[in-house]
Amino acid sequence: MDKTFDAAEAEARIYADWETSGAFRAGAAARSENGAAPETFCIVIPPPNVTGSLHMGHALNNTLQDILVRWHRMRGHDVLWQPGTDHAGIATQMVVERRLAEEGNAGRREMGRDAFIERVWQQKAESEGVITGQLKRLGASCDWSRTRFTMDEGLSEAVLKVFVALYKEGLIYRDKRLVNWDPHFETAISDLEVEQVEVRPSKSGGKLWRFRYPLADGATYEAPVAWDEDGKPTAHETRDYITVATTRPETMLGDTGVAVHPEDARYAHLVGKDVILPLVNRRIPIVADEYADPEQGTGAVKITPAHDFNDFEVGKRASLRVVNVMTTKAAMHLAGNADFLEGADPEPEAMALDGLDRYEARARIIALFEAHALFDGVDDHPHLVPHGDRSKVAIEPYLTDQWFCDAATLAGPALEAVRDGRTAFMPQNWEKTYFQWLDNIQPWCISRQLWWGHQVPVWYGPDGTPFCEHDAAAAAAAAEAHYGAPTALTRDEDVLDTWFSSALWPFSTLGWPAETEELKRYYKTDVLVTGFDIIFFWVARMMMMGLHFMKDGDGKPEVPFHTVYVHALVRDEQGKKMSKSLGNVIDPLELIDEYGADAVRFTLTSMAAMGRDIKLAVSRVAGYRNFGTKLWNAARFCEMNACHPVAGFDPASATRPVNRWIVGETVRTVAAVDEALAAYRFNEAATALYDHIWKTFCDWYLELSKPLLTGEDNAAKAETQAVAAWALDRILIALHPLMPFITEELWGQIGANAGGRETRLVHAPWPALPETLVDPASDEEIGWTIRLIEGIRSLRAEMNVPPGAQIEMVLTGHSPATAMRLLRNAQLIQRLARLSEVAVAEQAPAGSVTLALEDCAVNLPLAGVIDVAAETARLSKERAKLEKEIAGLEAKLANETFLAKAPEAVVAEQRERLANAGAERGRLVAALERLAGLG
RNA sequence: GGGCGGUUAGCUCAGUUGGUAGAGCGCCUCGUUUACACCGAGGAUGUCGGGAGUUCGAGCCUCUCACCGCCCACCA
Repeated sequence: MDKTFDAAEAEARIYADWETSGAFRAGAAARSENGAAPETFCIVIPPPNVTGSLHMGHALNNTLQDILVRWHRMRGHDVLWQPGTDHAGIATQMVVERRLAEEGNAGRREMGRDAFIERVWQQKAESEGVITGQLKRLGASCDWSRTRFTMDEGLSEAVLKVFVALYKEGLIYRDKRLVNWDPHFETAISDLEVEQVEVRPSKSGGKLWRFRYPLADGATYEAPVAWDEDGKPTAHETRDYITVATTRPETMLGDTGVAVHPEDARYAHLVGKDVILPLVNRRIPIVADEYADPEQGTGAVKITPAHDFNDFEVGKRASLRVVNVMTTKAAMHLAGNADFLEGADPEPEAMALDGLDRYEARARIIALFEAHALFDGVDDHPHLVPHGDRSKVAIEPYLTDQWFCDAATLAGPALEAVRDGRTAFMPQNWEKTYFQWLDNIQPWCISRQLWWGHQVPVWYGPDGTPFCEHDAAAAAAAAEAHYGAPTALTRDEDVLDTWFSSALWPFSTLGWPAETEELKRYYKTDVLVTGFDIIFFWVARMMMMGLHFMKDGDGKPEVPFHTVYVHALVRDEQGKKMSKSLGNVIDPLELIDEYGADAVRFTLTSMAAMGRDIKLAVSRVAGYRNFGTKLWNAARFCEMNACHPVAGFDPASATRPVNRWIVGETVRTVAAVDEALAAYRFNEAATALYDHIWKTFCDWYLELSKPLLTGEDNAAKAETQAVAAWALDRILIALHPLMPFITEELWGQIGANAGGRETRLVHAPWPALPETLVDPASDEEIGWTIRLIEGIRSLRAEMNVPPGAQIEMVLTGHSPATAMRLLRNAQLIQRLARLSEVAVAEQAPAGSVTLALEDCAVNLPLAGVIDVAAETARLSKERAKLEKEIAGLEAKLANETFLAKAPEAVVAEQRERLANAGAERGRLVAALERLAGLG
């Protein structure tokens, strides 16, 4: 064997072997018990963007899925890990448009829809192998033969079916209402795709401007201008205007009213009067509406129903006109805008704003108010402004026709299913987040004015009558029935929100709407593994769609998965979110190149404690690469000592305490891994394996076994070889889900030395180890031996005994059982503690240093070597520590309420501890007395 | 304005029904004993954010304060 594992070489080779042998195929290695069908286990992958590349979030997400999948596969379950990619409407269209621009090609508008879509498909074909290739480098054991794409034929069919069905049920409808409009991509987006960004005061924003709107018909009123201590006005002035405050001056062109609070005494008398909108010369009413907050701004708020969600509602209540003054690019649209011009007599300087970008128009309008002496002042006013999550530009509330899904209706069963536990979140606190969102869910805007996506299956007749059907022919037939004659139809140009198709993923990938064998077998799926950032986008919507369209054997709605495991976000070492702009992105592929996929996986796994962010430190990856090397060398040691797997070896047959002990430790570790994985406590599985392999197996078992492996006793040697090989095999199996490559490689190499293996490790049966293999007597004996060796080593170091020096050890104060224990393991102890001789005696030799170890004293005769003063100091320190502990324990045991109320076991434990501490103190005192005699 | 989470060794973090505070990295001292220097042996390091409460007993439960982070929400 080589001295280290060459990850770069081996990973590619091993992965290729798994793939070509069909190791990941659905149902591969499934074993049935007692003739029953094997248990199934299915995970659908969160489909990465087809043009995306692997980032740390993917690495974590897919590592965890792979661990579960490999674990279940080895347990003999019928496993399907369903892979695929997402067409990612906006993101992909963005990528292609950017690429077109870079290449100096015509933009999409110039190309036309068909040519552009053709180009996107081409891009898809070019880049889809990238992300899947990267998942393979990570070791993901998906059934790649079943790879799906959200826009492939089958999934498109599912989208059509769902859309038409929901439309016909009235759960999808078209509506003209204010939506979040992204002026960059010129499309509507959903509420979820909007993120609030704080705008700080600057020249162009983050301010509150006050404008005076003149009252119509020469009306005036007395406004207070000074107040006394009680807030009563003491002076007034006559005004012929009302002052409004706004953060968005440019929208004033679309104002159709001014609102004041009905109980606001300052303005109550103005309700019902009109103002003349400056620059536009439109007469608009002052209305009373509770939305107007007397505390906010001037208490009078301008109402622009076409460009503000609140104003839209106010306008509806007060029957105000809706005047849209912007283009789809958020530039001013005034000339030829009938809505704008109706009832208006705009100043030429207002019309000059036509075609200007909204921010440019804002600056010009502020200047115009100043010029007209209608400017009332400005204050800094940091506030949140909605931005498109992809485009990063401020979104514009915009009045358009869009398709909506009645999410509130679909949410009911989705809420119920989590409330009654048919689907559970891990960790559970995410359920609260899920409830909160679904309880307040708004209609879901599902149409996008993009080209890349599933086109809405709706055709319109000449009079605008919609026909929602599976295809053009069906729509034509419906139209003919409707009109009584064949009629030309035009198809709706919109495409659907990407998440609409993702919502169907758990059943569309299994073949739905066809009633496939896979659908029957694997739906509902088992666990969904995902980050919390897409609980709303994706998880909630899969719940809604799954429950609406899928039924169980009794015809009841069926959830798409019984468990949602929500993992953390991967952040950088300082806890910042990784982002390109911060430049703190750690590329998982670079880490894999440097340290190997196993190390990256193990790092993420060991940090994946539930409910916490992962701050990734690269030093940890190096540490776990070292862990792999450690395991590699342990295997090399076994090979060098001819520890080959013995067919049919029964671990219960081991007789030597050391061997019986490691068998027990192995049982415990596998049980711990099982328990941890069953509870999704991935980090605990990692810790259990790390400690067992490094500390227990390498540091102690292999060291303790050396005397046996090199000794004269052939029976003991053979047994140790067999046990070591057995224990190492269990290690490879149990570690495989976490570190698949190095374990598979070792499995193969070790197998080759022993005449081959029955299966690859990826299909090796997971151990079922009975608790009875744990032997408490051996545990206790080896535990004691280890503590003894540690104690002696510690003493040697403190006494500055040269590492190479072989010294004697004399045990005193021991029980007969302890003496036997010492003699049985004398060889091991001598070697590991570097002793020339071990003995038992009635009395400690003169000039000994002493270690109080449980029921005995360990004496190292170091006369002439030891520094009496130093040793006295050491023992005194030990004694002081003990005194403190004893005092604490005595106080506790003297406390009657403690004795009365604490459980008996706890009290007994305290008593035993006190007894031990007392005995230990006795031995220390004796040792100190001997030293005093020496000095 | 609602909701969630965090504060434990220099750093990054574990700590699952309350019962002697842990790991890795880093640091210090030793060490080429034929698996491993990507190593081995030994060592130092914490009023578990502050305060109060419940309890025989609190890192863990309750309340409160402080600071940090995230999510949701229509305040001009």
